[in-house]
Amino acid sequence: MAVFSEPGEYTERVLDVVESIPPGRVMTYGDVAAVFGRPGARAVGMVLRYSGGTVPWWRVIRSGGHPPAGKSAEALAQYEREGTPMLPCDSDAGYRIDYDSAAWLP
DNA sequence: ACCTTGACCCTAC
DNA sequence: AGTAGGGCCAAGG
Repeated sequence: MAVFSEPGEYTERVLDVVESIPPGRVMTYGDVAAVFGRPGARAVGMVLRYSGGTVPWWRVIRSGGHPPAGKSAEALAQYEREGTPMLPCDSDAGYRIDYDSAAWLP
């Protein structure tokens, strides 16, 4: 189990990007990783899981505008609090983020 | 150096 | 639209 104790350079890069995301904006794991030129969407998710209490992880979502796995309810509360553009009136997944307007590229 | 795990992504059925 | 499989990277043990 990859349980972190000492973050590496990769972790610092991810945290820097996530913290730089303004309120009301969201980025996909792949885009965040692409910012520092280190593909690895999975690795990005691990970093957020590690520092998920020190960075706005809810502003980082999966491709297509789907919220993080297992944290969809927690993220939903943040989106409404931050005023993140999203599409209500959804039925299957409960809600969907309006990535078309909330997408933020640094 | 090798194998396992993880809040992913893409393509195919 | 939902499910299944493979591939991507990083860090732990």
